[in-house]
Amino acid sequence: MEPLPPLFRRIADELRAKIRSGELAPNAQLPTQAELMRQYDVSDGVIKAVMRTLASEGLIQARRGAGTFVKARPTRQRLPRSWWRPARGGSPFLQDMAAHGMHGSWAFDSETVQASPEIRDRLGLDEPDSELPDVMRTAYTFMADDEPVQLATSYEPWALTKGEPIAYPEAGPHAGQGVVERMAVIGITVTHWSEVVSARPASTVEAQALKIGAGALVLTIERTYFAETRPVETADIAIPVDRYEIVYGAPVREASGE
Amino acid sequence: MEPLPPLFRRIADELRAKIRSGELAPNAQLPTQAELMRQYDVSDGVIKAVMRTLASEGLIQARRGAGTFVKARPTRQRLPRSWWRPARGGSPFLQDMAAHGMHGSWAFDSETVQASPEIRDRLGLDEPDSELPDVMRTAYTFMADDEPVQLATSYEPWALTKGEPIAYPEAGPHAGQGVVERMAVIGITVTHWSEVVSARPASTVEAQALKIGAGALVLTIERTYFAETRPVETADIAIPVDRYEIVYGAPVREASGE
DNA sequence: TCGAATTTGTGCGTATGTATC
DNA sequence: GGATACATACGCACAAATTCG
Repeated sequence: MEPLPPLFRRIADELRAKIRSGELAPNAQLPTQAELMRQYDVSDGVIKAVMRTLASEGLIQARRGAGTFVKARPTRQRLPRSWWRPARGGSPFLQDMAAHGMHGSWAFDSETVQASPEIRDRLGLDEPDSELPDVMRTAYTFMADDEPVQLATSYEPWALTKGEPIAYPEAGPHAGQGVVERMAVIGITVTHWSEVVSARPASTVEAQALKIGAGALVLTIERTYFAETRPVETADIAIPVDRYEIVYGAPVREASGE
Repeated sequence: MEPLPPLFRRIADELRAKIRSGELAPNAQLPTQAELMRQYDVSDGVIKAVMRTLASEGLIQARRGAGTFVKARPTRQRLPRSWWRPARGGSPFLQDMAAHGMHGSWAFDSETVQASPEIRDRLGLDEPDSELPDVMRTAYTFMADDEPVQLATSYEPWALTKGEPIAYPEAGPHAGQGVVERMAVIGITVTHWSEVVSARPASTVEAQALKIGAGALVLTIERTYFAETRPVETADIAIPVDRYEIVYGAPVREASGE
């Protein structure tokens, strides 16, 4: 015998169905919680649990004092992540934005630090033998039409770039260019990239920086550029999932070169 | 004046810090809710809200009757999604699993249905002029070592495959092969693929099928195979985010064709 | 095997704060 | 200011799963 799902879940299922079917249109106001308590003849705790559930699914949004509303699905922008990358010269990000008729910009902050064990692992660095910094860390906030769309923290081995004109990613003659172009300047040929994609709730600082609600979902990408087998840059990227989705694509090749 | 954050949030922040710092080690049991109520001198509702918050962040997991535990970060399996694909012959999924030393298997269920507007859009189908089915829908559950790892629902235009030996993806001489191989049988050359990646909480049925908690996060992929500009297959894929992460990669090419 | 104790999950009712209209 | 509506918090009862003697 299947036991019935709990009350709040059954009510959430009903409301979810009404939203998906369009009976509750985008931006429409839901019945007030007091009203729902009467309709379903349950206590306020149950209705609040329902609201939490649907809110965590991104279906509704409550505004204190005003009411609860069906969230309009802003047709999510797509951020292409392969295929076009990297075209020659200039920032890959700007190119993506231009291709979508948007205006891109970014802010950043660079400094040399000692890498965390995880970053050390991703860059293939040995254990540090001193307190000296061993990576250049650059934190980016990318904006599309003045709306923050993506956070990124990039790490480059200091041993590679120290003293070079590209040591600071966003300063000097090669500022704002992609990793591939900048590495080429110091004779390193980037041969391939890899991106590990996952998702999680945003941290407090991320939520603030991206102007999304606390705990809203972000897609996370660990991107690493390689020169043959050697990692030359790695980055942690966070993208709010309610406004953007990411697209990968490639040609189908006969058999695989491994 | 900054108003203080609500009680449950401040307590959640404290516990989160203890988990991140390692003071509460992975797999360690948290104090019981009753104990926490005493420690912080708050009501049970507050503690329950704290638990909900941390659980939704994937930091803890409660087991009814047993207690609440710090979730161990299970080094997540990586599902590679390009690079190797498609190698020749056989199921791409099985190849991925074999490459990781795991045993893959799957269950499926095929039937012809009328496509939803969204699927119609993705496959470039015209408005239906009757009630007749126009796509072959196949629902898959993929298992790795007998643990469900991925749900997929695949759609192929019925106009393409009707009457062909590959009409049923999992029946006939070409059962279990990839889309690329099967399409080749009827003279269609798949030239490229595209995957739109996003994330959301699992639906009730998905959670059940994947054996994850209700509302746990899944990565979603809308995959489409193209023969030149024509879509020949599209699929909705769901992968539980706490056990698996996905990896894309490609060689860096000089300039881009496009 | 069974039952008692423990622990989390669900649900009820109430009170108060705070933002919006 | 007053009414409305959601957010937070207190406290209680019972259900369901687990643990352990």
